[in-house]
Amino acid sequence: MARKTISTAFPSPRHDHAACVDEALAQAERVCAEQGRRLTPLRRRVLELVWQSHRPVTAYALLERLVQDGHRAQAPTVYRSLEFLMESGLVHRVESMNAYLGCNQPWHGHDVGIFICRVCGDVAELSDTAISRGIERGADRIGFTVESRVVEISGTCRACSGACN
Amino acid sequence: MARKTISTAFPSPRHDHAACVDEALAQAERVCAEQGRRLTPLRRRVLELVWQSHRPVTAYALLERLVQDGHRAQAPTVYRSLEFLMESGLVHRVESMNAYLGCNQPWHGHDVGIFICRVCGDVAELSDTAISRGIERGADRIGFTVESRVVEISGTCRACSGACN
DNA sequence: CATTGAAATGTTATAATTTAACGTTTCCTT
DNA sequence: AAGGAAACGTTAAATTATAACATTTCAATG
Repeated sequence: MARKTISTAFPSPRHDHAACVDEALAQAERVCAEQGRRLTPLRRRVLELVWQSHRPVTAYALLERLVQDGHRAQAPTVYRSLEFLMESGLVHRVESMNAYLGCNQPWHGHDVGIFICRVCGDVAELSDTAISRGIERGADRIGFTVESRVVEISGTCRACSGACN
Repeated sequence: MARKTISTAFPSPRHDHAACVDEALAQAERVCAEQGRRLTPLRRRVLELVWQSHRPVTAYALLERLVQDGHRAQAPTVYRSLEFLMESGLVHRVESMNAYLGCNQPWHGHDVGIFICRVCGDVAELSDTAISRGIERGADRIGFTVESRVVEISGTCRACSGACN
């Protein structure tokens, strides 16, 4: 299985974002085919909309976009698609923002840390073994069996801390 | 400053919970005095209600309890008290549950991991340096400056994984 | 090819969570 | 005692999410 990282952490504002979207969609096709899950046009379109930026997007923002498409959509339409995409590992829910984010490393499952820049709003996804091991160590200390984790870090990205914009 | 851990991780069902509540309230008095913040009767009562268990509790559950007290409360009353208590480091918001949890280590700020047992619902709060260092390491890798973090782990606690209940 | 059952989507309504805005009261400071 | 800020009350509404049921699509099977 080809494992290609779609976008680096905090891509430059001038990066070729269309390529990110294309790659995300292609990867989604692959992932769904492998898992025998149906990436319907609606789900595909929702994923595409999620990928319109490297920022978490709310369900209702996605809904607005669908309506702009001319789609007579309602909230459950969006939530169902998001549910499917999350189960497929293609989208993360950002708990601290009630928002959704395209996952660029589906093979890592949801075992990642999400770094959210307070200034630009962009997000970087990092699968860092040090964090995972730290969590495992903590869990061991109290005899806890880990099933899923939420790791969301707020702060400022390199570009936004460095520059005097 | 006396730094006493109120409750151990996943306390036994038979522990003296009244002592947990007493200690939490006493600690709150101390913390607020130190910070020059006013722990009013309402805020104190909300904190007491948050501490009715070692489980996260929703804002509306707290509201119901206040109403049971005979208090003619509305949602903003609860949310304002919770905001105060969170700023004071006495309460955590559990992002993955939209719920609130008494903090038993206020001096650690919100720099902790929260382990949530899916079976019993109880929560353990752990300030583990391995997790913090893992996050710092990840942040360093991408030049990110950490301001705040959310670490919430779901799984099963020792008692619930071990026993055949 | 027709049938049929499951999956997906449409549709309506509502629940659950949170905040805005403004008025009133309390209480500390002077 | 007066003034002003903080706390709290009250009304309304925004935001986020789900329940429940109807309809359509689709793939498998006969």
